[in-house]
Amino acid sequence: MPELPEVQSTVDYLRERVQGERVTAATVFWSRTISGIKPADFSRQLVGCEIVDVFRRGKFVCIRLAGGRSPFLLVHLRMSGSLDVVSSKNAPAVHDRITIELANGKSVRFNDTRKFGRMYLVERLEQVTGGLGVEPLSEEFSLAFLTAGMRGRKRLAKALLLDQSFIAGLGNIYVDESLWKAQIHPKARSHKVPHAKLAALHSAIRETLTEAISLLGTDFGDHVVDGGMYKPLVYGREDEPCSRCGTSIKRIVVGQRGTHLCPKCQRV
DNA sequence: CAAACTCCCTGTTAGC
DNA sequence: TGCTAACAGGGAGTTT
Repeated sequence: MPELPEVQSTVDYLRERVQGERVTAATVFWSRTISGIKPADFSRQLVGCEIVDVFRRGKFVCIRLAGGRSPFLLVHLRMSGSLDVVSSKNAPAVHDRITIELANGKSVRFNDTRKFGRMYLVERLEQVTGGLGVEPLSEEFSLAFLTAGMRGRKRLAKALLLDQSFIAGLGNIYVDESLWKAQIHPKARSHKVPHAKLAALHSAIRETLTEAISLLGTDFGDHVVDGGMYKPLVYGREDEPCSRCGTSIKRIVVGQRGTHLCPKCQRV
């Protein structure tokens, strides 16, 4: 499940390979992957554009284009999406949904087994990312911001941290990891978390994301970012010992999401 | 306002 | 062994 660190890895991978290249063709194999535009229009608008830059906003891969009507191509990988740059001579892979051919003989392939991923071609970035909250690694994400956000609402801690309009980029894995580090129960009420734990949470979020980015993300589940070496401490470790106290990690459901925690370290 | 549910999808896995 | 049903999960939309 690509979250902020995995998306960042994808962005870095992509930028290195496509920046400055020109689009020569674009093919849509699964039309529902592109939002609000028909395959023919999608192709027509992309062909001839130059890829100026690739960056990240929340969990979106943002590709800035020049020379066309819509200067932003945004990609959300959702559950199983991945972007690869391969030789245009390569036949499309089984779950390739979109292919964008470049003038240098390479192609960007959007592969997405479960078809939840989406691409958007828009004039303004905000048309897609307008509702996103703060970047957790930015200056704006201060302890004061986190405190105000948590205290200002009465939500389950985990549900609020997953809310992209609050903090952009956190997903199931890194929320479980961060809550474990800060010793906060996922079902704790956001407005009742003591200040000391909010401070711990703030640090935990930044440290976990920073570490995961340096390791190119997590290699877990059905998403495989090449070389992703971050090893979760609680996520996906049901029945394994908590690395802090040895108690068996438990799996519960919070907000319809599988949730991993240490029942001893994280009390409601 | 918060939270549960539904839907979109398919590979994997539990159950028979 | 072989089949089927349940399950997972991000986000948008709907209902409670």
